[in-house]
Amino acid sequence: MVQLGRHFGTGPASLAEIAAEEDLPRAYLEQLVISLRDAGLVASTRGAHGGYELTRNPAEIRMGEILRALEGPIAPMICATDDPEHATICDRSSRCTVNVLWVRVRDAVTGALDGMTLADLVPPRGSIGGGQTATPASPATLDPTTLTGVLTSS
Amino acid sequence: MVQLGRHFGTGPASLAEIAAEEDLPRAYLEQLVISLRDAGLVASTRGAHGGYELTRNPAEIRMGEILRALEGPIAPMICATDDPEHATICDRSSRCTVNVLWVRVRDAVTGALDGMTLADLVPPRGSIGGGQTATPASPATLDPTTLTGVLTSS
DNA sequence: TACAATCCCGACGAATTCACTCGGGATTGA
DNA sequence: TCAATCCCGAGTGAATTCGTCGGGATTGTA
Repeated sequence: MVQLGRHFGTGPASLAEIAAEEDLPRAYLEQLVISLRDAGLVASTRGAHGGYELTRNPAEIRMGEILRALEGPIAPMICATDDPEHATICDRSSRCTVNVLWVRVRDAVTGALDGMTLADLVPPRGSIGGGQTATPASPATLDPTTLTGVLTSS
Repeated sequence: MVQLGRHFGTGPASLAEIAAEEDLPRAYLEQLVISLRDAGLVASTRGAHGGYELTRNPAEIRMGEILRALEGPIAPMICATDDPEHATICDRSSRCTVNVLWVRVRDAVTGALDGMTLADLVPPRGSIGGGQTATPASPATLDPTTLTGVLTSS
């Protein structure tokens, strides 16, 4: 969660806090965070004043890791999974020529995902205010970083 | 459907045929093919000896077109759709910094999809026989065309 | 003209997944 | 002791996906 990135270095943040900021149900966040913990991305401290913290610097956490922790191996199709462990072959496999396509799609996705880190998504400090509509987003930020930029950088 | 690619130029293929070759229920294929027709990718001829045909050469049909016809606009997330028509903004939009990520993922996917054509997936003539296990797949076909190759070519 | 092959189409149903809730238990600081 | 917090398994409701069903419209052929 991006919110955790924001809190990095300032001690554990409780789910109640995060739930308020993101307005999502606390009970739901619990489930998500458990997966993240099992994946070693966050650490928990129990008891009063406990909460969750990132175990690494946001700049060292690839978005792919987060997604894999939350949703399992990345696979646009059963026959093209990320994780060699869960590699299942669909019964068509021999006749099916479409597999190549899915493999490419998967690689494109993982490339995009692993080419960005949590730090890229954490909003810079100080911009949390009243938030009027459209983000002015300096025009230069988008263009040079499209597609090929992301992928070839990894 | 890849099968239609194989039949290209040899007149219309009936659903019954395709259903047999792919062993999928005919009634189900009907639904799919209707979407493809509405998208102008296949043409139908009714009556006895009717069937479906591609309207273009397989090499000129991008896989993205097919997928969009079958599953609607490509969007890993509501906030990052392919199709400007259906562009909906999620209510978080202002606070949400994750959008960039999804846009990149989407571009990666569409890049991969539009970088391949139906022709790439149609098996070469003559390899329809008894089909023993692994396709020997000439080793040179995969390596030079990975990720960046696909994407930068578009 | 009959008839069979085929496309055309709307409605239905079961299985799965997703986002989320519930309720109670275990730890720990004050 | 008590309140704040994490921990965890089971359950629910809506949406989506894959597939079925039944009947109608067109058209080539005998």
